[in-house]
Amino acid sequence: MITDNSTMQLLQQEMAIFIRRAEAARIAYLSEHDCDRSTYLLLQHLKKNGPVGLKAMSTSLQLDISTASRQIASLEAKGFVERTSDPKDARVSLLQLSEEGSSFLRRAKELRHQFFTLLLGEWSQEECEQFGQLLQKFNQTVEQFRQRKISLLKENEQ
Amino acid sequence: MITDNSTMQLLQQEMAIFIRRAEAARIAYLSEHDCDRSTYLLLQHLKKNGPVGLKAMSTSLQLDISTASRQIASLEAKGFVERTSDPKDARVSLLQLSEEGSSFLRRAKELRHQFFTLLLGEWSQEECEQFGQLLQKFNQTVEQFRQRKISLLKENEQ
DNA sequence: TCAATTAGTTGTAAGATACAACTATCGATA
DNA sequence: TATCGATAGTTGTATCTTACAACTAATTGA
Repeated sequence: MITDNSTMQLLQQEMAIFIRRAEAARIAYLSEHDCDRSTYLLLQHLKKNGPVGLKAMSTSLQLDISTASRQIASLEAKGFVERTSDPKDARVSLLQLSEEGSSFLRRAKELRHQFFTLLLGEWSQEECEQFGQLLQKFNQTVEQFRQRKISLLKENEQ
Repeated sequence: MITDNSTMQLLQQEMAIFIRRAEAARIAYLSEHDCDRSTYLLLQHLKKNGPVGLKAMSTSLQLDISTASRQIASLEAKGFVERTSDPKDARVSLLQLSEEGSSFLRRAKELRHQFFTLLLGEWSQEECEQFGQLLQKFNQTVEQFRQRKISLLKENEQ
């Protein structure tokens, strides 16, 4: 249990700034050759999770299905994603990376890697690892909180 | 210099997720009584930096002045911000927190503090501190990078 | 005094996101 | 098996954050 106010203060403040800065930096230095945050996450997800339906995907990414639907539509238009209808359920169209999507993702990853290497040139390996792990832990904490909250609500409803 | 690919991989991935999750969590659990990220940062800035003009403020916050102008306009409409024209320069209107703005900010801070305390209930004091510091360091790194980049560009131009 | 600069506003646009209304399909049961 | 409730997905609408560009009004330096 944390009671130290100034720690929280710092955390909040820097989180708010971080969200703004991180995005701005990506846009300023990568945008030409990169894709946006959402595209990146979507492509990444498709690469890892093979052919999946929109619902399944939006659920794992914690996105509203309408949001995912639009984003996928735009990726499809660019030729990065292909759909085949699920033989077992005609409502579902299975999504997967196309060749182009795949190589685009590879390229985007490389670029990001280069950019981060440059940006974090003065950081030690250890700091980078720690930061990555703390971000991951935070994300997991939010996820767990969300689930706990939902189940609490459900219990209350009953 | 970092060369470890998987560290970078983790960092990128978790950063992208973090931006989404952090915002979603705030909205989901605080939105009723809270203000958005930008409002929070603006109010906070005004509190710390007393009466300032729009330009000065948008520069320190690294926001386009048009963005800041609109956000301030909306805060003004809510009665959180007051403007007085600068006697030394009629183009400038000096912005400062009103009483309501001030107490709203106090309340928002408290709420956030409560929420974070709940969310990070399982985190140790040390982890919180570390995370806050790493976020801060990252923000500073981006800021420095931006300035270096700009001055490099200027040198090249000459 | 007049041209160039600066502060600020407003028009327009784009990306991320959500909710709600709708269509098409599925599956269980009466 | 015909129907009705649930589910997958799309589309309309809306909000938030942000930026760039065009504009106005005030300032300042030559």
